[in-house]
Amino acid sequence: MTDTDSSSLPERKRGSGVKMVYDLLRDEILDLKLAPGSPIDEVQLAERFKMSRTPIREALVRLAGEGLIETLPNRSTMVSNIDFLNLHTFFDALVLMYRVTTRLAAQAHRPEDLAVIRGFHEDYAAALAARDPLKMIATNAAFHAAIAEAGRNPYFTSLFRRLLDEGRRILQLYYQSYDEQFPQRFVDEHAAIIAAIAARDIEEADRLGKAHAEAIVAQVQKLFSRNDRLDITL
Amino acid sequence: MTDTDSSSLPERKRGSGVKMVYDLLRDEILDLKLAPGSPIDEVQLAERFKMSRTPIREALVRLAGEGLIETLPNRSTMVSNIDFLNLHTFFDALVLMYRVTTRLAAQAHRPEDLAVIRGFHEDYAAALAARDPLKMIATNAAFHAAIAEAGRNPYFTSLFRRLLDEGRRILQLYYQSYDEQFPQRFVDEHAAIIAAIAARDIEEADRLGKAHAEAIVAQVQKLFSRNDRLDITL
DNA sequence: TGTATTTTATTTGTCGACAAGAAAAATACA
DNA sequence: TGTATTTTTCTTGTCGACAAATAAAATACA
Repeated sequence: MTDTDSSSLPERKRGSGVKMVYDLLRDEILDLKLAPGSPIDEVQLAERFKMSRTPIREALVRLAGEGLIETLPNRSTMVSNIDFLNLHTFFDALVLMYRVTTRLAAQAHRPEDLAVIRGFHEDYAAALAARDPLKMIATNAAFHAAIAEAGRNPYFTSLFRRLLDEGRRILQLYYQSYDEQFPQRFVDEHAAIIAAIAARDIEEADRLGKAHAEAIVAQVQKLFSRNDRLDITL
Repeated sequence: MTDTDSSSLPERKRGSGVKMVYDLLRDEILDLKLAPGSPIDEVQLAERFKMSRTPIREALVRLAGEGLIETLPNRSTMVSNIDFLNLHTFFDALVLMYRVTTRLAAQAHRPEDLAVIRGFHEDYAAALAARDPLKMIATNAAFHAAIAEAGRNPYFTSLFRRLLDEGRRILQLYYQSYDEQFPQRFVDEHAAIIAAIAARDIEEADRLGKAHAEAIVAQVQKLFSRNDRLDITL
């Protein structure tokens, strides 16, 4: 019923296959539908998407370029593991990018950027109200990515996007383990950040971005220290 | 005599082709042997490297992932242009990464890292003495990449490497245009940075990294403002 | 002569097949 | 029974060929 109906649409536009496979695999990895360490089989994917291995491989090369999968030469390829031993490097980079992007947004944003940012802000609040963790994680990332875009520095935005992606995986674990609700507090902090950006108050934006990032990091670290004590393997 | 001798080694190890093409094209792009905007022809490359288009394409996908080439769907693919209108975003990111990586190196380096860093430091000094611009550019980048490695934050090192790559292209233009010598001053600054890292003086390392970066940026900006006045198209 | 339309040519995207490399299984040998 | 060696299986890396999409050339038409 889903895709066994071979009569309907075996036709796909010419260069769209790779993007489709790339986007879907990326989402499945970031939503932990594909667990870290899971093997990735090219022929299996080729059958699933009803296409040859060539475009599959191209999508995999891209994912490998972003560090989402790892390839052992001549052997297997699998979803990248989360490096819990070096989480601090992730947090360091995340906090700095929160600061830099918020700061730049306050400096370089244009009026139309604020509308986009406010849109994701509301999406996040709605996801929180609906207690939909998966959506909260995604809209939170989209909110901060939009702020980064308003800062208009592609080098920072691309690194920040990568960090937010990795963060999505980590937050998934958070919710899978405890089912706590994302604090309402974060919504208020988001609102304050928007206000600072709109007022073009660079130092205040920096300060709020830093505080917000550190609050999130502290919460996640608290979780993982608990996990350490309970000796849960992830 | 070079590679027209088809009897000698038509055999290549199994996964080595892609890496070879990738590395070579990357160097040719960063050394401006392939000018920005140059078209890249898959079949031509396939003939040149005596392999099928498949591994060539994989190398191109990787290069595209790093922004070194750009692909127009169903049409052509070409070497990425340098975005002179937004150079300031490049400089912003470069200065920040200089600071962060130097700071982290002072904090997290191990004794063996210093040996590597000092090695590139001497290579750079030697290239300066030999007045070999291409080597100076490459060893300078290697020197700072080694410092970043000593900081042990893969998120920062990967962004910094990308920035140093882009910087190689820009500095090439610098030398192609003016043939000035890279200031001796930079060697001394490198030595001071090494000393601060070795002493684990984080704030001093940060300060020196920032000053060093801003000196380089100022020099390049001076060049380009001159070019603007002379109305030279690049 | 200038514009619109068809035809050709070139380059990319995709396919199915084959061979190399490594792991797993099977066999030989002590 | 335990270890070393061979065989098999499975997955990846590479190839040559074909088809789609676009650009360039050629032709038709006013």
